[in-house]
Amino acid sequence: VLFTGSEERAPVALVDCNNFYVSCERAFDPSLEHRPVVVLSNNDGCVIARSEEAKQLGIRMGAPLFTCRTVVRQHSVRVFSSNYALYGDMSARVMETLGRFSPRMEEYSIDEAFLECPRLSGACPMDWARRLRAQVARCTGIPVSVGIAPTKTLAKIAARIAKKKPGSAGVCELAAHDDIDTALAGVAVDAVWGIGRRYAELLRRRGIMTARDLKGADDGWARRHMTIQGLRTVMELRGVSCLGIEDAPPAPRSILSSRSFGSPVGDPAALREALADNISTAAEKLRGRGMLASAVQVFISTGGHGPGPHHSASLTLDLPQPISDTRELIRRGLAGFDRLYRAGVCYRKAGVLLSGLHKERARQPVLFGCRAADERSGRFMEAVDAINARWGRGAVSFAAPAQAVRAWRMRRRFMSGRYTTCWSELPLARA
DNA sequence: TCTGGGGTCCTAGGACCC
DNA sequence: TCTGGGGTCCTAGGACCC
Repeated sequence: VLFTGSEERAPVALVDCNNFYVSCERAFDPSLEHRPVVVLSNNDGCVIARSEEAKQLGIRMGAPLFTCRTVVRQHSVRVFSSNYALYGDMSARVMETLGRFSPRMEEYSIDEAFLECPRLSGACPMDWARRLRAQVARCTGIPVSVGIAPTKTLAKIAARIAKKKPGSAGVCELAAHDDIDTALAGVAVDAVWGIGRRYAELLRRRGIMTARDLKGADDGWARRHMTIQGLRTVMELRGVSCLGIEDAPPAPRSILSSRSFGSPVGDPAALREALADNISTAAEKLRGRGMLASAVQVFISTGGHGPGPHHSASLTLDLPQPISDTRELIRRGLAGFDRLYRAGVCYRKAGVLLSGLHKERARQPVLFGCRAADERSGRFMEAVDAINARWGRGAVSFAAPAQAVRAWRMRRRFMSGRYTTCWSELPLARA
């Protein structure tokens, strides 16, 4: 099915937080205003958020920190490690505020949401967007851009225009009766939602350079070369809605936990620890969703950079019955690791993927299984989760001493406080 | 010296079934 | 000489998103 829905569809709004991670840091540290600020990926590896001032300095998205050392020093760029406790909580506050503005909303990512524009008597969507924008700023301190259009793909473009075009004051509407083509002609094809690097290359070779060109692309060609999703993108650009607002997100199909190491690790005991730590995290997430996994995939990798032999390997283990017990998942996962590990190789990353997920309530008992043992396991993990919820992550942990400082632990040299979720790190107000 | 993490969807091709 | 047709399920790989 290419598209669904009625003729008279309400316009869609995309609300996008500006430079979200940087804005979170700024909300608690006004000295960061009007200065270049960047936030780094885990392990302080790459730049993943930049203030406008940092963009002006030519710092690229995804640039490894070591490649920007000079500009950082010369312009006193403020650098932060990523602080997901803070960003996650700030995101929840933004979403809660947005929820008051529409009965239908999809939390699309940590810093974006699609909202159905409510039908307002006598008020235009632009006024609604301005009020929403002011309210989010007042309640959270986070600046947002709002794009309004007949389809999600066009709303993404409108939000981009709202953010970039001088004088738009953070809001932009591409209404059905407007001259949308002129706006689309100013948007490079690789800026369209759903068009990544590979497709952009393919399209440019065919002379399709802008969103407007893509809108006029041949349907059959798009279907053949960019799958059904590519065709949907083309239709959405034409104002035909193919993507609805998913206000009840489907249950996840897999849960992944993986981390690069602070420094390379060759010692199998340390690798097992790191893997056990990832499995713990994934299993906790699994139980938090009330789900069970029926397969566990473990992987280790050296990455493609640096000297020494490179090695990447993964192994999927099917479980005899769906489980969520951390101990059993670790036991299975480590048995898999032992088959993957090569002596003398320095690894940079390890992780686990839980798949074949089912709701716990839908579990089918094993014919010759032991119900009492399953119940004991369930109560045991409940107790562990309760203790960790109360006393902090890692209060109880498996197979890895929680306090030890180890080579595989993440580097986070520029961490700000957990201002909103940790009593001892609340910001101080001075008289 | 130093390069993130967590997801989704789609397709092709092979195994297997009747 | 001549060797079917229709389907499901699974996996790997490739594309995309933030």
